[in-house]
Amino acid sequence: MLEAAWRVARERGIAAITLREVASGVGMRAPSLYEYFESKEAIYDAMFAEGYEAFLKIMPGPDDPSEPRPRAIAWIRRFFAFCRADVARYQLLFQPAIPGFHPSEDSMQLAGRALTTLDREMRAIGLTRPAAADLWTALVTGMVNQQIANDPGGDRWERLADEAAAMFIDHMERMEELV
Amino acid sequence: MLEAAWRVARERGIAAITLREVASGVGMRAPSLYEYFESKEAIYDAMFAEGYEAFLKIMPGPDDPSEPRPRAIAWIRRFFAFCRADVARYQLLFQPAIPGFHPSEDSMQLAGRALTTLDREMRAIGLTRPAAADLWTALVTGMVNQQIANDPGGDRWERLADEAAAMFIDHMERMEELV
DNA sequence: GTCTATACACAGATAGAC
DNA sequence: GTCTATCTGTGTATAGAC
Repeated sequence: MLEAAWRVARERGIAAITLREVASGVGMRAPSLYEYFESKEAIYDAMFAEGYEAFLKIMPGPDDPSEPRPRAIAWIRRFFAFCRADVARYQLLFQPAIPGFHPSEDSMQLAGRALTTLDREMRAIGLTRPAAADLWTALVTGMVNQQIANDPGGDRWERLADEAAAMFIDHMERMEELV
Repeated sequence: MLEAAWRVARERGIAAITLREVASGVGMRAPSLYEYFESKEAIYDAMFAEGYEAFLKIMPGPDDPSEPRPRAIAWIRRFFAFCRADVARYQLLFQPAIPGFHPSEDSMQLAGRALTTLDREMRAIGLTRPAAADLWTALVTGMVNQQIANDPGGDRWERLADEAAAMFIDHMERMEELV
């Protein structure tokens, strides 16, 4: 059911999902979907939650390098891979792609967990300023954004990912020394 | 005419413009708009061109500081101001906010001029690697993006703008020395 | 549970009178 | 040039038969 919705999203774009098409993807008619979801919004919400669950799984963990620089590089590479593996999912999670869509409380909580995990991660690599996480998210999403928007089939920004991560770590470590 | 379209865009969101509402904004009915524009797409296109013309005007120039660091800081501040002054315009120019909208050749040329100007600017402050402009656009749009999406009324990212610009310049200058 | 039929609301665009 | 009336299409959602 959600599987069919993702298929449509990937083919037509996340904002172009229609109930008719999702239903036809599972051999049904549109009204039958209301047995499983209260509304179209509820479908988006379930997809949003599913997306964040997948996202939480690819956050840095014990298997990653422990030194800040290689750890950040490993992480930005995986983030690129995650976003590019499913652009529709990327748009749903990280872009205001669906006018008027607001995730439910439950889903927002899931998204919040990603942020607290990120904060903990920053402290784990020795970055104590709150600015660290904010600057990092801006840099990383900016890189992926440019890549997907302006060079969807290439690697114009992806090949700069390591450099971006290194720039960030070098800068933040220098700032820490001043504290 | 375009003025009315911008008004609607600011009120309802750039993607939610309707011909009826634009028309009513100038005391007309929807069909009359076709005397001035071939289609709704043509209206978006004209707005897009107008937006980029305004954008070109705020790019760095002779009145800005000439030293790389303060010059980059002045520029990122002005970019924030430009985007936040009109979020609808920001979305039209820098975000894939309107599904299926593709600017005309003429408008794309205007957008291209912004990029060549940026390249020249990078060389003017001593950055010769092509990566410089790409990393800069990613960083700057990422910052604005996070600000508008996650803290529209605050300054959580805007207050980090100077630091981001400094981080970028410091990093790029160090890279130049290695060439 | 799934269907057909349909309500309802919008949108962009066109025809043709004035 | 501007209008009214309308076409055509698309979408979400509901009623009620099976």
